[in-house]
Amino acid sequence: MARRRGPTLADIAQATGLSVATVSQALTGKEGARIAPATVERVKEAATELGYVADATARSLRTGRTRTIGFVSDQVTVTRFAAAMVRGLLDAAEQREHAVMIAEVDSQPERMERAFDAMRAHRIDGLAVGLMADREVQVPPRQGREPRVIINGLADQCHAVLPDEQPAGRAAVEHLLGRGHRRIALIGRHPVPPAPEVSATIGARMEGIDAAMREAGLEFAAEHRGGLWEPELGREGAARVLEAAPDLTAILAANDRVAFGVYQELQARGLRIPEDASVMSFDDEELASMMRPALTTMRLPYREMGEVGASLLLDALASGADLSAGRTKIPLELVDRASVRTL
Amino acid sequence: MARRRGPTLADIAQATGLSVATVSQALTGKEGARIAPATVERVKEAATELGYVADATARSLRTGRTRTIGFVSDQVTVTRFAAAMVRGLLDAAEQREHAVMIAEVDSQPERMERAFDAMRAHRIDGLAVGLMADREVQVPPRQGREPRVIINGLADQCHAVLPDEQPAGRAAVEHLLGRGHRRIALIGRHPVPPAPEVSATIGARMEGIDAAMREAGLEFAAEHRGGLWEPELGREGAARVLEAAPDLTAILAANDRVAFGVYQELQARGLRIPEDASVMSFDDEELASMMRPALTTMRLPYREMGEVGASLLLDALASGADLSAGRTKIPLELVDRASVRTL
DNA sequence: ATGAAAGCGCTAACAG
DNA sequence: CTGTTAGCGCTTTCAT
Repeated sequence: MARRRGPTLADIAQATGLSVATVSQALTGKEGARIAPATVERVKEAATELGYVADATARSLRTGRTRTIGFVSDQVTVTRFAAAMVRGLLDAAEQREHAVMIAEVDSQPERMERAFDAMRAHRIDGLAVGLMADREVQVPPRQGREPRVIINGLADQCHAVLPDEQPAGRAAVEHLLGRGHRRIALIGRHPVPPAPEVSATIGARMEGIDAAMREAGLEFAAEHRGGLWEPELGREGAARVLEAAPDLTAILAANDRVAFGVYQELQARGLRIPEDASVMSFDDEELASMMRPALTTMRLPYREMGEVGASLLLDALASGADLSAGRTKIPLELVDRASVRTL
Repeated sequence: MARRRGPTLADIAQATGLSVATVSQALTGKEGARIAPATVERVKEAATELGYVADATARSLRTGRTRTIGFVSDQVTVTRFAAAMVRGLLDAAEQREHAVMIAEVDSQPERMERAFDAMRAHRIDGLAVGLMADREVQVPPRQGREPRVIINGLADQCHAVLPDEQPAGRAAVEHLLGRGHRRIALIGRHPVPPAPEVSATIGARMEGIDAAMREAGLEFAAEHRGGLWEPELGREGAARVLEAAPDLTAILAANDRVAFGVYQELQARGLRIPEDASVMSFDDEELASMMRPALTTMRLPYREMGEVGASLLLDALASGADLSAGRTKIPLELVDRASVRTL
């Protein structure tokens, strides 16, 4: 059964006439080490000659570290953002010579349990949990002492990496204000504030939005509420707010998909963007750059969150420090395209 | 340094008063095995009691198999499809109790080399290479005897899993024909047929399209060529074909993004879809369902390709058979939505 | 039906 | 500067 194995330290030892221990030292020992430079040279030559690649399983068994981090995510598929998060994670991990093992879970807690067990079995050094909606979730209790982060979510015993929504909400409104808009409509406020198991940070986005409006002494010219942020909400919302406030100059949408629906409705009515109404939103998914005019939006930093999450893990691993159960917030940046007009 | 380790077989042996060998057998032995059922029971209890999870690194070192497959992909980020492919892969792998390790490469061959070395170091049992454009690529030569597949691409020594483009091209045209369309425009044929390093299968799609037209005794009412399949091409193309063939009834676009551009141009001209012109395309990215009217398109089976790729690997692993360097083609299916009118 | 012993490939003490 | 030895946690003969 046993697969044909590759060359081992013993092979190199044989080839060079040295001992395995020496070969090991030569290959992995620190720079100012105790092995003669000439020997090191000879060993390295033999190694590349033979196509030697150290067996990570053996090394891990011996050292107790796998140089592998785990990533378990809910619904990798459903989302347009998972790829960016994974990318950030991989960049950070590869740069520090760690491998990444992934698993996916859905809402079934049992599947989550299995994924965590698999990670535990493979003795990963650290674990990142990635969520596609910034919810609060339950994760299986930590058994070893591997550091954990949760990206775009909240969980016990996990340091959280989150989008910094409050300033983003504020920035969006301020952008509109800065361009001279005063009669603004809002589409997509949740009918009732979402529970933390549904969304942990959307409340903050709305707070920022409201604070900026309040400080400017303004109220929304019209509002259409709704929690399902898809184009349909934008179409319906646009129709409603236009009816309620025909003189509005800008529409702030909950996210790009809603904004897309707003575009559809406005264009169906023969209204021009941004001449007749400006539109702005949140997310910056790929769609935003394809819309016409291209959509001005606050970019959700998925890639950065992945990168920061992995870095946090790797730093904790390197320093041996405990990854405190704090929070790290990543700012959203304004992507200023063509859907907001200066009045 | 060594991390605090979890419970081992020895701990269970101690707790039950049995030997490690017996415990190992009890936990992993085949059903009709040689261990007394009562003993098995006792061991399992102790194991869950202690929270035992077998150390995969130790097991791998011993057995020579890691029960892990690797996935290296180019540009996980860039693409809207990577997530689906990964999802398919994970589903197949998890179902058969294998873990998945991922790495990403870009165009630099050196990074590819590094990724493959990392996979080799971790002694993965099989390797899937995923591409985002169905190109032909060079991969580092195989060193061990691990099976390899390439998904959505072509490479030496790799079994290829590809979308079956020829019948898909045919099916698209036939759908239009079946709905009574005769004056059809095509947007997005490459100005010159793409080299295999650029696209290995797009040629086949065009062949299918042309064959179906030919068999119906038809020629395209107008054509606009272009290789960069983004909305801009659709906008420009729509303008051109409308000019060249004002009486066209349908437009076949190279992909959904191009179709999106076509929508934009038609709607800007006050034309209605599908009343004034039907539109159909290829891919079925998420965008297609958000467009209005929802877009009829041929779905590229990324998820299935991931799943099939992993299954091929896992089957080869289980049977010990060599994964022949053949090809497996996965059909595209018609997603019939609302953008094609019956004449 | 169970146990003793060997060994997968590597690193880390400790000698020399 | 290099070699010897032990052992990480597991599976696998081979005995009993």
